[in-house]
Amino acid sequence: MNNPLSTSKRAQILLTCTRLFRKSGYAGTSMQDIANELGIKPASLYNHISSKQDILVELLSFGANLFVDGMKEIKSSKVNELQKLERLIALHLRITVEHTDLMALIAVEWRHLEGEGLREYLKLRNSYENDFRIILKGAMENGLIHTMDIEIAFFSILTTLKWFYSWYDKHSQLSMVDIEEYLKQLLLGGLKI
Amino acid sequence: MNNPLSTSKRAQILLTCTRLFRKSGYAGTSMQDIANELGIKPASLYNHISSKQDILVELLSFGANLFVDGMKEIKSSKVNELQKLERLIALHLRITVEHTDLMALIAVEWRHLEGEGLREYLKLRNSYENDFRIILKGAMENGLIHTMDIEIAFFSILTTLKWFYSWYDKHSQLSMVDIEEYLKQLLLGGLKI
DNA sequence: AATTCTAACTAACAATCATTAGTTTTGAAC
DNA sequence: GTTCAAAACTAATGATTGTTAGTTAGAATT
Repeated sequence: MNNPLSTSKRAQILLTCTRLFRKSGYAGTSMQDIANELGIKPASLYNHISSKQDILVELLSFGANLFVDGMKEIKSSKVNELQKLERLIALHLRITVEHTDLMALIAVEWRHLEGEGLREYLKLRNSYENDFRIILKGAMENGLIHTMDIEIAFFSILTTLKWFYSWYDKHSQLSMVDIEEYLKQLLLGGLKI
Repeated sequence: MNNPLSTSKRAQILLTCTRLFRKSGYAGTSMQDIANELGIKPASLYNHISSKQDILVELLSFGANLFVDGMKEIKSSKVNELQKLERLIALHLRITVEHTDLMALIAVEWRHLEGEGLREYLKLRNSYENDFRIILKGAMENGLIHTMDIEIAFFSILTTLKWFYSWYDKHSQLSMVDIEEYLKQLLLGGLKI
């Protein structure tokens, strides 16, 4: 196991940071906090990571790629745009369930990225959002959903999906199948022809 | 003008902090940053405010009361629940337009509140959200909108409204009347009978 | 048993953090 | 022109920030 990206202790640090960054924010979490949580001294962290910023880059890059990879699969699937929208909702739901804390970083903490890390992240995010927009637009143009201002519809759908993790936390006892059905009804029900 | 809450310089500080807290977050904004923006030394800030936390309390208390006051008026209005929902959307839109940066603090930075300030804020927020929920529930029970899971519908509507400021920033050239119509169609269109 | 490697440690760094005390400047009222 | 208060300043506080250097303990490999 000589892959530096999957060393157990490193993964443990990343997981801890996901939780702490969610709870107190990136700027509100110190290396001391992180070390305390792991039962080691702050300096020891640097045997596994190169900087605090590096942790944020790593986490958000991982998160962004979850969405980009999911989008790639949905884009190439041979179904109509309405069905693609349903699959996008399912994708967000799945990632939210599997990586709840990480979604908080995607929603809020990404803006603490700096320099190249920020640029890389925004590239992935823009790519994903543009693909999303194109699918939504296609659904309108093909008469699958009602025509309306594309930007405001896109904003509303994506915002609900992006912040869904905060709702999911308190209602995770519901079955995923039910939640998925609710979300589809709520986000697409009013749009569908 | 001897009201300490509306001294010009104090108001200037609060306004600057709203902008800075939005941009870099509460923890990511230093007293140095605030002082720089105002062209004074950090220590001079303490002639006008008692602490950094005090600024956050002040801003969020002001913001929360905008919503609580608006809700009080809507609650007592003699219209049906669907119309009350429409007025709530208009309320959020109005506050967003008039206090765009402040909405970012309401969406994200409130969690940096501590102790009594946090408790006070949550009291106001819970009061507002419960009233909102009751109106939404009433609209369902009176057959004005489709019956569905109340918590997920409430979450989706409020989340879209709460984060609307980030959309508004980039699309503020549209007329408020148009935006209001879009929002109502989007948030209630799918729910209306 | 000797060597190598990992991952912890201590100690220290300069920088910045929010805040206080004490002092000087400013500007308006008298 | 003097008085007085508001609001700026300087200087310093102790704490905490992220990070580096150098060292040591323990486990794995030779």
